[in-house]
Amino acid sequence: MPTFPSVYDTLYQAFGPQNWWPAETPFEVAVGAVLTQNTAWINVERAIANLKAADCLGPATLHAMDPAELAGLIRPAGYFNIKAQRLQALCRFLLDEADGSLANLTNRDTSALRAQLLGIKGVGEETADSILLYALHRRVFVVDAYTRRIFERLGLLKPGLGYGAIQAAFEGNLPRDRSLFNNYHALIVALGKDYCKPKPRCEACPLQDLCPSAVT
DNA sequence: GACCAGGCACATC
DNA sequence: GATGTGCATGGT
Repeated sequence: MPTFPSVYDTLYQAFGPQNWWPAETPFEVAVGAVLTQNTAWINVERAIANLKAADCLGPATLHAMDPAELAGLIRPAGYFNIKAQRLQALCRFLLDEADGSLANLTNRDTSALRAQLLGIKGVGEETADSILLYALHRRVFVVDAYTRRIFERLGLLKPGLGYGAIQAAFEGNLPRDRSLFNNYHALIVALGKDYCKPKPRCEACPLQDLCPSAVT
């Protein structure tokens, strides 16, 4: 029977440390968190490369841009009109609440900060928690579609649980270690991308022995 | 050509 | 509170 810690150990053995989030600055983490909503990361990389090439990957610049121009730059990430609005809403929050820098949020309480992030239109639970964990180094577990799918198949999560219940299951069954949370979510994505898809590819999956639904 | 990708807001029941 | 829909590009 797998456990939350044993699955982590197995994934770590298979994939090694992931060193997430793939970004150069905390602001780039937050931008990536919005752009990757329901979108493959490779396309987010293209969008961020466009923003860098246009020299506008900063809160003030991004916020001041014409929305249509911003949408054009982030076009490869999909949902570009919606995401342009969401990025500008995020930038407005940072400019209003943090003088444009995530670094100015370091002394705020995590749960209060989470509530503030959720107040931004376009920032839901996963996006907020990604920013909290990977940009602000808070000990919160990030839950995504892979997390739900993989751990339901493993029998560690009952089908149909909400975000908060899944998050509580992880946080309650793991050591309270921020770097563990950081790596675990990244390892889940690594597994989900290559193996635990909607149509699973179980042949070379490292969770073979732990997974009751492995196709053998 | 169908399916999928590191969601979210909003409408409706 | 649960469920359905629009948003959109690019890879497999």
